[in-house]
Amino acid sequence: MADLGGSAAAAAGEKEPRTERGRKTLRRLIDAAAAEFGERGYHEAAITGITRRAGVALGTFYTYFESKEEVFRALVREMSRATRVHVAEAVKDARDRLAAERLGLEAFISFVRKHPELYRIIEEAQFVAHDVYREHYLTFAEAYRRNLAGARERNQISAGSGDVAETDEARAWALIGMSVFLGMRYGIWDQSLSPARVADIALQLMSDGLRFRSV
Amino acid sequence: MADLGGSAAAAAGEKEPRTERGRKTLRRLIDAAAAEFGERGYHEAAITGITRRAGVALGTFYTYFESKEEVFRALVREMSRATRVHVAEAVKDARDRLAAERLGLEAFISFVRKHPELYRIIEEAQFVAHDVYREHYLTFAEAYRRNLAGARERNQISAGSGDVAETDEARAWALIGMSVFLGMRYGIWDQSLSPARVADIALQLMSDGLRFRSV
Amino acid sequence: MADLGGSAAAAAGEKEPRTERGRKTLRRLIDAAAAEFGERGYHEAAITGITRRAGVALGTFYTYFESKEEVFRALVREMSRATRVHVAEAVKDARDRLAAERLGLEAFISFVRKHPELYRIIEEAQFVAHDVYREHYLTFAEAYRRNLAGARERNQISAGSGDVAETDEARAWALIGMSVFLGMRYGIWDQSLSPARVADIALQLMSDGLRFRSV
Amino acid sequence: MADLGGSAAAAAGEKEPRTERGRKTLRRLIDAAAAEFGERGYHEAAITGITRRAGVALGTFYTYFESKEEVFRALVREMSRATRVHVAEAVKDARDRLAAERLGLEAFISFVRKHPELYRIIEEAQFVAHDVYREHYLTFAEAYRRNLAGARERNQISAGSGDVAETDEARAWALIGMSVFLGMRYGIWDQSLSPARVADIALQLMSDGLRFRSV
DNA sequence: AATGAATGAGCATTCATTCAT
DNA sequence: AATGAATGAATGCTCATTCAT
Repeated sequence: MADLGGSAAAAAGEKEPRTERGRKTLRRLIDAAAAEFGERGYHEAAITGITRRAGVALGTFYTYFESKEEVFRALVREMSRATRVHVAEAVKDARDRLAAERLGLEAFISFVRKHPELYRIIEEAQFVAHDVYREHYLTFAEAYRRNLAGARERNQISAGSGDVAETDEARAWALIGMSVFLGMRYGIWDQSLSPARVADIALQLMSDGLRFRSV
Repeated sequence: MADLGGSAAAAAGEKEPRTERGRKTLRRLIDAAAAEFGERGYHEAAITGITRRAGVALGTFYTYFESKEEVFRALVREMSRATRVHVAEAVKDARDRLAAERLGLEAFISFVRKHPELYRIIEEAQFVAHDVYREHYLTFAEAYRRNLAGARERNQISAGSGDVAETDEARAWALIGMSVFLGMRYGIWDQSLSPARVADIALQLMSDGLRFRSV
Repeated sequence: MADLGGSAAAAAGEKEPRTERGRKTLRRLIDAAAAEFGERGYHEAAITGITRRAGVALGTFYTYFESKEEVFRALVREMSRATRVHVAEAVKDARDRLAAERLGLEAFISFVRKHPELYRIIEEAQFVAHDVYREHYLTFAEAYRRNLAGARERNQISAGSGDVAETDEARAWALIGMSVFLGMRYGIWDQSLSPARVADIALQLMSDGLRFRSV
Repeated sequence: MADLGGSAAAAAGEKEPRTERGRKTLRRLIDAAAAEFGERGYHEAAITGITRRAGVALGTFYTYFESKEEVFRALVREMSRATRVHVAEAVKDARDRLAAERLGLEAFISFVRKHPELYRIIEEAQFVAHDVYREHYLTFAEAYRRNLAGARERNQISAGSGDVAETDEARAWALIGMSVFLGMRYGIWDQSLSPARVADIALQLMSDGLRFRSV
């Protein structure tokens, strides 16, 4: 996970190491935890599994984390951030909202394909650390909503009917759901379609809908 | 859960009771399991919790099920079927595909709102009985895909670009994702918008997309 | 400990067994716990030590007790009661208070000599289950105080000076302290003097004091 | 605890520091240990708790002590000595034995009231460092016995019946027991009576006993 | 002298499952 | 069919102690 990008670290929870050696050990523990949770899931994962992967003694784990749940939460937060950073990066030069959607979705699917453990860990948080899970999607949705509102105000996209704030928010959740399920289906379960092709289909759906364009 | 509709019971796995008394006990165990898993999640749920709710002795559980996982799988299957039946019922008189989308989504959100445990149990299956989870969504997606293909063939909806089979399927997953996330956000986490309002916003999105209609 | 006298059992805390087999197992666990705690002390004692002595599997312990501390508390209560019963028994035919003191002390020292584990367990409760320890001595002191008050009212003993209620109570605690320390010194640490001899010396002290009788 | 009086430190066990800085650190560790053990008891106490209170790093503890048990033993010895010194001080000008008893008991109860942690630490030694505990009371009892023997030889107090050596010793233990329990009851558990009042009641009991004086 | 990261033995507790009645 | 006592593998966590810096 060291390669998820970003300055990472800190996240929250873990006791800050004061020496260089400590920082290295912490990093190894986090990476090991990502592997262990990713492969075995939260309940099957064992602290000894983490420390074995990290090449440290069992007790060392508790030098940095209070509990199994705490690493898990720290990990989810780090992964949530990594995902956001990665997608934001991919989108930052997009000329307009629809282009951004296209780029973001393709980046997301590629990312998930490269880091399936990340997907699994975040989704399992729903049952292990619900507050962190919620926070993850609320953060994502809020950013999404802001983007949609901005685009709407700049007349890049339609306003829909009814209260625009409601519309913006519900659209954000709908589009996130689309991405998440496409990520699961075409990023993890089966990789028969390229991320680009999936993004094309989705883009067409989200820009024009199912209806025939009246030309 | 006895009111999820359908012929219930059967599902699969459990040993068929031969007496009326046995059938009643089985029914109580299944209902108790739905409550226990719904409230506490798979791992926190205890067999003794199920038998206590059902008002039977611990050993009785094993007269009807092989294991904790078995009840869980049976339950997920039953709930999957109940959801499908419920949505199908709501949609069956729709005049066209878009009308069906509208009705289906509203029905789904209402259903989830009334049975949040159902939602949680199915989602948790992802980590407990992955094959059943997969089966659930594959079944759903396949039905969805067929509906879209039919509508496309009847020229009710656009064909998109590229391979139509690919398009149909990816669209099905995208639309399911939309529904699931709207269900989570507006059905379970917060009920500030009515299912009808959510369905309206989504319908507009999936029929017309974000782009301005050129007329 | 089955021979501590009294109908015992119940005490408190443990889950009542519903079958005869269960009652036997519970009894064996309690006896095993008394031996384990008595020999090794609370912290060195292990649940596996208890179940090994009882000849049952580890899990069986938790069929009857919630935790290590819970057995310990149950044990302390049982032993407290056993001590009280034993002393009360020895004293019940005493002709007056001083005779009762003599008989009670001798019985106490003999009892402690026969059941040193009991002594150790109750005293350790001070650091493991302080409320139970306190309850033990408060109960003992209250009974003692009542006896002294009765004897005083019947003019068997002097009233001392100042508030009689205060005097009765403080005397009760002083006399208990005497017994406990004599029990430790001559019952457990060293058995060079007979309980009767110790009781004689103490009786003389508590009846006449250190001062010369003015005859 | 720095104010327990006496030349302090030395006690035994700890490595003698050679610098002024070292002496200060040792003193802080001992005071911190007294607080930690007094508040949390031996088993709950943590070395990190001691070093945190002392404001030094964990490893520093082991510069001065071999182990947790060693500090504890050193502490018990220091406290035992402090108690003896304090009581001896209070008693040194007493005109006779009974006056000394009165002064000693009042001083003891006041001392315990001011230093409850001292009381708890010494009593817990019974289960952690039994030899030190034993040594504490043996020392106390021997001093007490000597005092009683001297008073008896000077005809200040009665000789009782039977072997005088046995009588002296058993009386010493009985009187210590009285003091300890009065200290616990009126010094620590509840402070409703003044030490002077408790000492008065006890003095009357130990000088005249429960019986009516025949005047 | 002081630091703090690393170690790992040790143990309480959980709970699904079995099975004799 | 129903009961509930018995089982024991599995694992998270604590913390005194060591030691390289």
